[in-house]
Amino acid sequence: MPPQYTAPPDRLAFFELVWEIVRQIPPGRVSTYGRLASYLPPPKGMSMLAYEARGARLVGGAMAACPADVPWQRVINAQGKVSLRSGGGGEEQRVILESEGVEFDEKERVDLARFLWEGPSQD
DNA sequence: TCCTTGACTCAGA
DNA sequence: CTCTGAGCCAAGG
Repeated sequence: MPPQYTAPPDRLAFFELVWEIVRQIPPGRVSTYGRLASYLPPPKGMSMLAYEARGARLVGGAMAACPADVPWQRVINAQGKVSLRSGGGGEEQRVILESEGVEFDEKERVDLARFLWEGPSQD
């Protein structure tokens, strides 16, 4: 179970929802920040319009703070590439995904048509 | 309180 | 295909 937060803001509650979704992504599949955001409802107090614009970044924020049991490596950007983190480390992400069966082309890009996770309802 | 920054995305050149 | 700029909202210094 995720760690307990004594004073969980809505943002943190949203993070937990993101982690829950990410945990459902099977090995060998990837998803994008914006797509994951579309699976979730906007955090309380945020308008749908604002959420569509901010959602992807919120998911990114959730990844930045995700627990160890979350397969954050399966989340990439809408361009099919690994997002550069603040201190690098994208190289490691690519290696992990390759070990799971995800293929990268010469431009270090994933073919989303083949490896994109269909969604939480796919099961 | 103002200013900077951010694991994003889309459209245009 | 790659590079830029704009849009968007919240957190932290």
